[in-house]
Amino acid sequence: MESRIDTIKQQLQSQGYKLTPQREATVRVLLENEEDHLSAEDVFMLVKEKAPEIGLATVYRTLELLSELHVVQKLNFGDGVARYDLRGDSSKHHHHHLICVQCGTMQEILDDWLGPLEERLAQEYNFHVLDHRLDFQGICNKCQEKESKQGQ
Amino acid sequence: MESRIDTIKQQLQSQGYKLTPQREATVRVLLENEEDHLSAEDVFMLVKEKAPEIGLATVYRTLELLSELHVVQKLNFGDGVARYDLRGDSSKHHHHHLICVQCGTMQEILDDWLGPLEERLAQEYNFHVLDHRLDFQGICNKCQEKESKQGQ
DNA sequence: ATCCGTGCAAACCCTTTGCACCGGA
DNA sequence: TCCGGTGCAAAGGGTTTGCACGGAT
Repeated sequence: MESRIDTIKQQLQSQGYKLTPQREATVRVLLENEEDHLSAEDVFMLVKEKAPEIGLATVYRTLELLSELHVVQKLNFGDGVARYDLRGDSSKHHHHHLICVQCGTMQEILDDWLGPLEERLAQEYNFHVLDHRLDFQGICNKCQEKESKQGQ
Repeated sequence: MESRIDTIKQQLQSQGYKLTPQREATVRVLLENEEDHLSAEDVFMLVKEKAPEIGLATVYRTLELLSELHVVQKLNFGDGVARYDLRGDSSKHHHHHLICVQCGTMQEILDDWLGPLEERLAQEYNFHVLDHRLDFQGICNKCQEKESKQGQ
């Protein structure tokens, strides 16, 4: 964990940015909640527990900065708020989402199923893929059970 | 085209809604620009040409209504505005997007490459897929050419 | 007379920005 | 003394909502 902070510190410094206490607190929150997809507000509230004097604007600025440096990935599930995901190892950033339209939960699929498609895109469409996003909307496990129980 | 309006009219009426002049004008704009992914503002401006007295709120309400009835699909490319797509035939709604991060253009792929994946999801994750979205971010054909010319 | 649908403007929410201030090089 | 980074509050942009009006049933 400390090593990952160091890595990020170096990424910042290599571009002329500092790992300020506020930025470090923000990064730590992201590291500690790596499984979630936190919104800026989520991050803000969690950071406030450690560093109560921090401002929301700083969190936004930090997330924006980390996003530009590709330390985090900005996600958008269409619910009106941006969410932020640490890009761990390069292998981790290719994942997909199952979004339940009933209960709103979101599950991740860590496999990357799109490698072959990206090749096909390069060949057929001359499109150089930098990133992709694959989200499925549907009804999750639990909501299906609930439905069938309530139904009859 | 008239037949498609009729179909939509029936979809509305079956749920107790009317195809008002404003709604019809909105639907016609969507039909006439089926290839594009119009934002609410886009639709508003185009509808205004035909029905200058219409209000933006009505357009939003109409698009929301059509979205609930699955006449249109609300899309979100992460650029901060919702976009709306007519769901033509069932075959048409499964498509993917190539979004160029340099020039912002968006190209559609009409193939549906995800059929097998959806089956796999149902089996492995017990997730009932209603819809999906697959967007690729990258550099398009033309921007690649520009880059290589400018580069050296 | 009721009620859905509308236009307008205000409210809303998330996000960005202007500005004065601080603290390290 | 710079200058990047910060907190605060205000502004911004897209979207939603409250409200009174109008038109169809």
